[in-house]
Amino acid sequence: MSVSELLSSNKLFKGLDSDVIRGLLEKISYQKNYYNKNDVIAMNGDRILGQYIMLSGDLISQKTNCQGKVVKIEDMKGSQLIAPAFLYGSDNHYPVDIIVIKAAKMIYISKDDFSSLLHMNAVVQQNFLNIISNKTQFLSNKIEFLALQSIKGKIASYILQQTRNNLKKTIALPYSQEGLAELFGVTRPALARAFSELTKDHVLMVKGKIIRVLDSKALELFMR
Amino acid sequence: MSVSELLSSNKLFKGLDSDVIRGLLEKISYQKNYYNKNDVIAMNGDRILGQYIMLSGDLISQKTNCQGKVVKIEDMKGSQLIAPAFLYGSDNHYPVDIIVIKAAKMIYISKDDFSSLLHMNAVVQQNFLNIISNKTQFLSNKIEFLALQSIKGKIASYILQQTRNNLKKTIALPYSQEGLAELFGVTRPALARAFSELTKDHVLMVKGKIIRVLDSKALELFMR
DNA sequence: ATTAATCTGTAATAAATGTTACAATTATTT
DNA sequence: AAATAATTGTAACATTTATTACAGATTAAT
Repeated sequence: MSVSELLSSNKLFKGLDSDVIRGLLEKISYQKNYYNKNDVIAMNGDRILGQYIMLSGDLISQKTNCQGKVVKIEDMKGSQLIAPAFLYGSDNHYPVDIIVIKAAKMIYISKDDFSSLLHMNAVVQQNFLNIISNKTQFLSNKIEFLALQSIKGKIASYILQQTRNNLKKTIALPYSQEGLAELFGVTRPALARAFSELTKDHVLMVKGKIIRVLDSKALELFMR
Repeated sequence: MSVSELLSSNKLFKGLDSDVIRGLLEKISYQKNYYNKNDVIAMNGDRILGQYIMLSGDLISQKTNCQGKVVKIEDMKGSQLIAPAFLYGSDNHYPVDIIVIKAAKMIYISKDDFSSLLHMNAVVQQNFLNIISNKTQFLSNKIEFLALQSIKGKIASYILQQTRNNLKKTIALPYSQEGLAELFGVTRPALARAFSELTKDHVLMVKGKIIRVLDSKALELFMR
């Protein structure tokens, strides 16, 4: 697949077909890079001088403090922009570590070229506005999630969100408990204990990564 | 002062003088509203159909959970946009309560008119991009602050940021302990205890709202 | 099929923070 | 200046979460 075809599934180019995208790309310069599992694309604090755009692969972004506590911020699959809300504004540094989980193909566009791209096409411009707005909205939810809730509250809000979308009472966690603990910013044993207490109280049935909601009313009560 | 003069200190119109701003405003329609202390301009969850812009006054934005736990997100003084990152993107609802602290004058522009405004002027467009980007950057820091740190860590990072800017070892808190506790998302007695322990350990001297840093090295150690 | 690696459940203990309550202090109003 | 309200310091106790450790279960690799 050509770059412009891969990019047509990217939200930045939503509403444009790959011919138009190719036309835009011809007017700017960009590099194509390949990364392997466990490569570190950027570290928290690195300067941002341009925009990376994923074409394929899986990445995660995470914050780590110097004692090693990790909060996973986001999983990124498919075609996405990396840290789009940090290219402009006043602090142009990566706020997270960006780590490759599955081999990834990316393009890199310098800030100047990216600005040209935005000015060349009003759709791209509006899409970019939507992307960074969504980023803010995501982080705003994250704050609510991290700051306002206990571990059981986080479990409740996570599971209820999943079951709401699927209209099912059973979900399969896409993570190990370790991964979920990082997403929640808590330790793994604390998470396991919370699950085991919820099981003892007949709120959930946990069987490995499969979770069945037995008492969704009770679950909601944990979500302050 | 006219609206366009008041707006010339707004980041959205940075780089434009008030004649140009007046010209832009003449091409769109907007309302002018006045609010008194303790008025609630918007509640968490309300739909966003346009952009409020403060002309004067003080507001705060805060998240509250249903048990009443409060996290103050931001103080807003002078001329600012309200929830700019929630006008576009996919979730157009206020993420916080917006409450008036000091009588405020505001204008309201419908989403369509605001979009016209952005398209009419490239400077305004770029400024809006910067504003939203800064918002995201602010929230990203907030996550680090709220999720990755203990109470003493929050105190340390808050105070060191103040003293770094002022190049002084003594600062005056702009809040009561109650207010600071809300900003930190912790309870007031827990905050007081942390202060009193830091005092006992000769790291800080606390005298009401006046805080003197005695041992900034020790303080830094709390900032994971 | 066996071994190795990873993941899960659990427990004891420690540390941090919340809850509630009240007195002491300071600021504000009358 | 006195009365009132708001803020601060502190304590006892409860709750939540972290820390550390280890054994059993599951999954992947050989």
